[in-house]
Amino acid sequence: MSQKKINAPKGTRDLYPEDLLRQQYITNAWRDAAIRCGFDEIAGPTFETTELYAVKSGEGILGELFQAFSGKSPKEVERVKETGQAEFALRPEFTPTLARMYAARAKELPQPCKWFTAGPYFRAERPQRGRLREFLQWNVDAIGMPADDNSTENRARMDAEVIECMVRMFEDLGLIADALTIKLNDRNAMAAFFASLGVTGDQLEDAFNLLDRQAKLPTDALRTQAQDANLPEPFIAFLTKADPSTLPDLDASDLDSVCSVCSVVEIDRWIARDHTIARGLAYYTGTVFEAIAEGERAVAGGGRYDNLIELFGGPPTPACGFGMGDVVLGNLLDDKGLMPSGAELMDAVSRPQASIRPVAFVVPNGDEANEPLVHSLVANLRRGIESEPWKSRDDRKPWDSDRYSVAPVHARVSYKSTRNIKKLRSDAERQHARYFVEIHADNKVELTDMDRRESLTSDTHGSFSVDPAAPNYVGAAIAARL
RNA sequence: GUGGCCGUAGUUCAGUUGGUAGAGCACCUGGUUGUGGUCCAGGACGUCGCGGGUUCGAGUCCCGUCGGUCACCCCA
Repeated sequence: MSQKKINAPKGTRDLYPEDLLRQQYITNAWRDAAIRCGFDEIAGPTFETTELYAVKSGEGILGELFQAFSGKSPKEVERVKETGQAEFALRPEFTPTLARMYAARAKELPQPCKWFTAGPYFRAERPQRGRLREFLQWNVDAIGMPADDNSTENRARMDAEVIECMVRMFEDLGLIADALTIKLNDRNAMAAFFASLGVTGDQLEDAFNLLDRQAKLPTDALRTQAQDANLPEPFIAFLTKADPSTLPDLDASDLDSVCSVCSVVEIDRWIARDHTIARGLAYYTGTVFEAIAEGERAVAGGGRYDNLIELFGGPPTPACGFGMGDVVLGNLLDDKGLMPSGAELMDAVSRPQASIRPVAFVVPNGDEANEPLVHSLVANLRRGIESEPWKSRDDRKPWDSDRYSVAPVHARVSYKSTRNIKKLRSDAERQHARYFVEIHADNKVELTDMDRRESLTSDTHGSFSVDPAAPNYVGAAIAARL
């Protein structure tokens, strides 16, 4: 008797040993970058009540949910038959779960709360290149503000932090700024601009929707759809103009702030403003961004969603974050020859992960002027220093074991507004940091071993340097002690 | 939901105006060789996705169906 052959469900993947290693190569990079940037890993259920997704999503999203129910009671089965709605749904995205989890403990959580998660998600779509029905997604979010102060500076800082995390991950995988661009826009500024063109509040969603598809739709189709939505003529004129990427009369001060923080942590080469980036989602409020690679669809996307925590029953809390899928990223690595195989893949996946425990906790001592140094030093610690032999080799690969002369480490900063060094030290203590790094006014660095409670610096002004090129670079000193 | 392309050995594929099937790799056996590398000889392996139709005859043409893939729609 021959048995009927049963295929794997459409849009799923069977991962044989090497396939799984390839996937782990990606998820390791995700975890590693997020940990180094000071995000804590969380996890939620892979299915939720269907209601959770109905809170903020329209019918469009509900149509592509994989639904689930226990089938235990005939009553329940009957209700599913009648309404077509099951009690549960396999999660299509993480954000509602995140908002739910944050709202449940909002009062006791630190500000800001930096979380990441990586796991499977499900969408009942027709599979195509870069899109499956089951896939992994990395979500990185920063919820709340330093000192609970929702200022432009703080918003820009947190926006830049999540973007920096994404860039550190790309760098780790050997991607470079030429291969990938992170396009930035500000929905507030766009909304204000649209209003000046006569777009009313309830037309805003349609306007963003059309902006999002501006590059894909032909001009006449754009015009027709805009007219159908009763959008004003000045808006249509803007929308159908050849290149809306360059437009005047836009309040770009928020984006300016984000860009200036990005340049401090040296990721400015990766970012570019693009006024056609809107993101499909209605819940974004300010900064939105998308990582786009030549020849592939968007690799990642995210933005600021300042109203969402409230919507899920938490206190009003600003937040921003992004999601990235493993399928498109894998395609991209394959395209660029950046996916190892065989022994190299095994070695790469076997390499130890970044320390969950913060290795370096960097604070300024006194002078306000050296605060930017804190952020550039932290960025350098998180990035590591690539070795000269590796850099000079033509056939170098990102996974080579001799890539770094100073390995990237888990580095944190304090989000407290205080300049009191004792309070900053106790913040480091509370976060269980291993080394306490003080930057003094003369750019010298003092280093303290928190476990042994002893200074590693003889000179009171610090024996170490913030300069990665210096022989007494503090990052090298820390790496040597690990 | 709509459309294009594809479905032949374990795998990647070839198969010419329709005449009942091949190659590389992998696998098994033996040999050569001072590596686990190279080479040689031999071997096993297919209801040509499935069902129907046209034909003396279908892997090849037609219809249907299932599966895969790419694109559109949509994009959380």
